[in-house]
Amino acid sequence: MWVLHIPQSVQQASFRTQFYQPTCTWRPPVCSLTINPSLSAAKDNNNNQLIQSLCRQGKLKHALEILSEEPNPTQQTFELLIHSCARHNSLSDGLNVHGHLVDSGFDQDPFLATKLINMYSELDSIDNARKVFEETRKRTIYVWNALFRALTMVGHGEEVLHLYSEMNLIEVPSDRFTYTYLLKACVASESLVLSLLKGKEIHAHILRHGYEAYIHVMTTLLDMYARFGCVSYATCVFDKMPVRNLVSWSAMIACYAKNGMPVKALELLRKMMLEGHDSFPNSVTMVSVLQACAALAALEQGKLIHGYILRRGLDSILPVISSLLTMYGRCGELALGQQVFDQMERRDVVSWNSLISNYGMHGFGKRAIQIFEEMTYQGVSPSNVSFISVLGACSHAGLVEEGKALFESMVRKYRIYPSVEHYACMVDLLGRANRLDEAVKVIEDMRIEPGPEKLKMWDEVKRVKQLLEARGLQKIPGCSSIEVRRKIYSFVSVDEFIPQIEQLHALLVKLSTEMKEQGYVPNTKVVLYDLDEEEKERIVLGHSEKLAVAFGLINTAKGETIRITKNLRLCEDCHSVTKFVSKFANREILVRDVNRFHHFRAGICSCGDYW
DNA sequence: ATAGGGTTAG
Repeated sequence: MWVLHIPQSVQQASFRTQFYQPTCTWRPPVCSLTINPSLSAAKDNNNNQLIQSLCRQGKLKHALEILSEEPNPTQQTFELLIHSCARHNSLSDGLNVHGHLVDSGFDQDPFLATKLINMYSELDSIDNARKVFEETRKRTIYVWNALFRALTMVGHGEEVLHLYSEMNLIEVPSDRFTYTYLLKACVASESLVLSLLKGKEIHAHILRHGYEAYIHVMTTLLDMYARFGCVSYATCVFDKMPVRNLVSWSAMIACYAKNGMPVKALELLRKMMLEGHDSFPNSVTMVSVLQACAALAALEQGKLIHGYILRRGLDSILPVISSLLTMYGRCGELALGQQVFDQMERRDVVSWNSLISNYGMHGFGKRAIQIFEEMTYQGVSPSNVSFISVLGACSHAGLVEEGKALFESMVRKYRIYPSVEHYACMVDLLGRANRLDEAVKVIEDMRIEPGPEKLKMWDEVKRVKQLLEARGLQKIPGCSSIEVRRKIYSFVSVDEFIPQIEQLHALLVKLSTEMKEQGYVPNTKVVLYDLDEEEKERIVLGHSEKLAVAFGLINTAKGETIRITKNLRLCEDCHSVTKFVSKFANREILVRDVNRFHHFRAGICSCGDYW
């Protein structure tokens, strides 16, 4: 049982600073650099000081005017100018300053070359960043690292790994920053399997050179394994960390939350609060924790987290609120989600998307479209995810024409080009409505523009996993979960160690008999084994969802809503039995299947038997 | 000589 409470001792714990000492005394040799003495001798004159001061005041244009009259700008002047160009997001000014650098011979200064690479990276001009690197003759580790970072940020992981081997050939030693960029490069690399191998190789380099004592390096390593879905490797790294801080705890919690292990995520949060000393969960931690609650439909847990967020004053942070909104939605509490949304002081496109997807998931397609329109009316431009949410909503509600119109408006009105997911939504929408010809046409018309894939990492992991499962012809066992008094109980139909199993079976048999008297015929077509009808009926009656419903009936108070989550789609038999139970036992039953919500009340389901 | 890393929403 994992009830969350914050112990007094944790609340009052004082902040202590921990320093990390590497276990190995080996250090990369310092690369000595010499700058043209005539350049370094240049003294800050009045003009230089004026330029620097203008840069600090954000008056870039004025600074540039003076620069053009100054024959001897100093290193510090250039540093401030470069920084200023990046801050003003002005590539043309950046190129201009770069030109002055070349004129005055400062472009070969590795310090300024590093700054230039960072500037171009911030200005989204990777080609210029690369060019600076290529033209710099004295490449210190800072110069290498700057390019690695820039390339990683735009998803050119393979290029980083390639350059890394070049760097090793000419025997430039890596430092702790190099390793963090390399690990990120593996994640940003195109080939998943190959880069996992590469990541393990870099892990070995890290150990060999004694960098396992650096918390930044180890946290990045943990995160890399997490993003590859290698939870056990990530756990291993986490367990071996000599000291942990807020970020490493958060990274590990995120790992569990993102890899389908929400219970582990919540357990680790509890452990963090008890043993984490000065590591208080922050907004980033909360986002992952809320995802875990959402995955489990653990409403009571989620409410406790909500309380914690309020107490810690994290309730103005947009990512926190958006995940809170989603958590309520995925726990079946549409109204609470709406309330959270209504109370937000500012909203961004993600907050709107969360609300749209909440309504969509519950089958309120029209409402979802309304919210979408309200969003655009209020001047918030929809993102590609807005369309995934609203098209999904149309699909769940069977709103074919509306969906087609929205899909069409995507490119025409908003210049957003549909991705695989958008096409999948359309195929789903048309397919469900039995308009197969049109669905086929959508597939034929597909023209996918390759976009930056870094962002889609988790989807990719999921896809690969599904692929592997399909290859191994493994059927995913149906699993249903229910939260009773802040404890999560999970049911798998083949599990023999289910609590109160006899009681549950007895109740189900009784319900089934009762239903048969009222004309119910068990629907056994999901059983794909050659068995006699009676045996098939027995199997269907043992479906995990029915077990969870029965468990809920026995263990919750009369009139209390029963909330269930299921990892697969609902089967038709479970659907009709749950409808019956909602009427017979006079209970509201909320079931979230892999796609959407079913809200059973008085013998009727919110999906209108269309799912 | 100087400089720069890690965890986050739909």
